[in-house]
Amino acid sequence: MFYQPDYKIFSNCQTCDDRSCASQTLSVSELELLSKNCNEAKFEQGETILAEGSRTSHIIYLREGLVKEYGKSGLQEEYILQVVKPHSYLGLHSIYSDTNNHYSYAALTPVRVCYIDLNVFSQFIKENGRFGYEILSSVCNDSLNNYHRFIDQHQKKINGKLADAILYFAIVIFGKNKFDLPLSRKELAYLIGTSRESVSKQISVFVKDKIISVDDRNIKILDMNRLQNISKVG
Amino acid sequence: MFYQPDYKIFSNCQTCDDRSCASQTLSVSELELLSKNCNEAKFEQGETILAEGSRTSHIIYLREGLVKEYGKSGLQEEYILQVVKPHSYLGLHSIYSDTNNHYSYAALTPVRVCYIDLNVFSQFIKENGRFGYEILSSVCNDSLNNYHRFIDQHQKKINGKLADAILYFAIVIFGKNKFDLPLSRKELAYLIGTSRESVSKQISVFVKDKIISVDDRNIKILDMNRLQNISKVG
DNA sequence: TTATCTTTGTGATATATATCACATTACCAT
DNA sequence: ATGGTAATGTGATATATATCACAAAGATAA
Repeated sequence: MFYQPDYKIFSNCQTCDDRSCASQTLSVSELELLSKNCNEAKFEQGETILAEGSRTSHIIYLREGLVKEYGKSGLQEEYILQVVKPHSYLGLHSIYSDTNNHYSYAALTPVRVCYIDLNVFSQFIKENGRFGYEILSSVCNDSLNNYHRFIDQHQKKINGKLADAILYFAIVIFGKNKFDLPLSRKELAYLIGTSRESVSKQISVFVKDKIISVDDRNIKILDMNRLQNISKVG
Repeated sequence: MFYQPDYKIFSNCQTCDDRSCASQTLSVSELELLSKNCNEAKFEQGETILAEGSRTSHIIYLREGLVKEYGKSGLQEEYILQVVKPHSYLGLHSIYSDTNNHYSYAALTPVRVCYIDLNVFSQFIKENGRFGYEILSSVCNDSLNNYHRFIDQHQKKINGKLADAILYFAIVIFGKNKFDLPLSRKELAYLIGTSRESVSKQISVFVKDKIISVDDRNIKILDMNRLQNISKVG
């Protein structure tokens, strides 16, 4: 919470290593326009990148780091919709509804993002069908993934939900069997829709059963087969 | 289950009364192309329009009637993702993943649909940015609605969930306080993620409290304020 | 007609999980 | 140091809801 975002005015999207699939459909002149309307910023772990209810004046592209997309409407408990990986746009789904963001975004690790002017972004979609096609594609896939996760969560018990979450981090986010969980136990509970205590207890059970080993937030999968089975049967 | 879909080979999308927002961005020549690649069909209540796992060879446009979008993966219970209103495309989100539909679609009322060739549809998206923009917009809004419903469901108790569902039909689907529920109690349970028995009991409570009156599947809201309050607090 | 199946309501019981309570540890600021 | 706050683990209890069991009503078929 101590560092102010560090803005760079000039960016060069043509030479950017972190370009999105969609931006690869842009012409040279479109990329120039993008560069002129694109500002980079950094956030530290824990910082809020975008708050629910804020104006959708810019599209945010996540170059580096992990972000949680979460809601916290009114009196309700926080709910983490998903953990967003690099090379995705944040909150695309909000730009067509009203003019406000429907979810909040916070950095789970140090993060680099680009702010892209919404008008320029919309112009690309309207005038470059292939760009729109890529954006549409990513929104659709995102939706499908989230729908599946939601339904799974609804139908599984805590052991299944936790197995899912661990597998999600191991396979989708990190691609390794040993990783540092970027969430507190409380946040993990918000992600899988249970209570902190239940998460703690279920982790203890998995450890006792030698399915995983845990050292603080470092998790190692010891028995992938059993974990996947729990996820299926859960 | 007794009527075979009744296919019409010729259609005229230019003069269609049920045209989607997106199709209104199409040029005359594009509309002609659409007409040539568009077949109408009818389904009776209860018939399956599209099954999970089937090939996404066509896009289906819902002209008339109500459809349930549901999943039923493997051993799991059925889960109704949403009730789809007329003038929407069915299963748009599935066309970019693999080549299969991820959810099933069944008619809740008599239904009229149009099958649109997927290649033609994709061509419109890629070549007509405004068409893509409209499609993207509808996918985004759909996603947001579903995300909100999911989170609400996770955090509310049965009374709140049922209140939500009744308000959803009254306000969004029918626009009246008195309507015929197009779902059985069992399906209603699948929609809000509980058991049939719990739905029955909660309905009885609402009736006893004079919040709604019920005659079979006909529902009338007697006390809108209290119902909305239960939905909020639930 | 009778028989079978589906839908629905409702009471009794079982159970998973939330909640409460408390202890421990670590981290930060003064 | 030292006090305060946040994160975590774990046992006891409360509770919402699923599950089971059964009855009644309608629909459908023989």
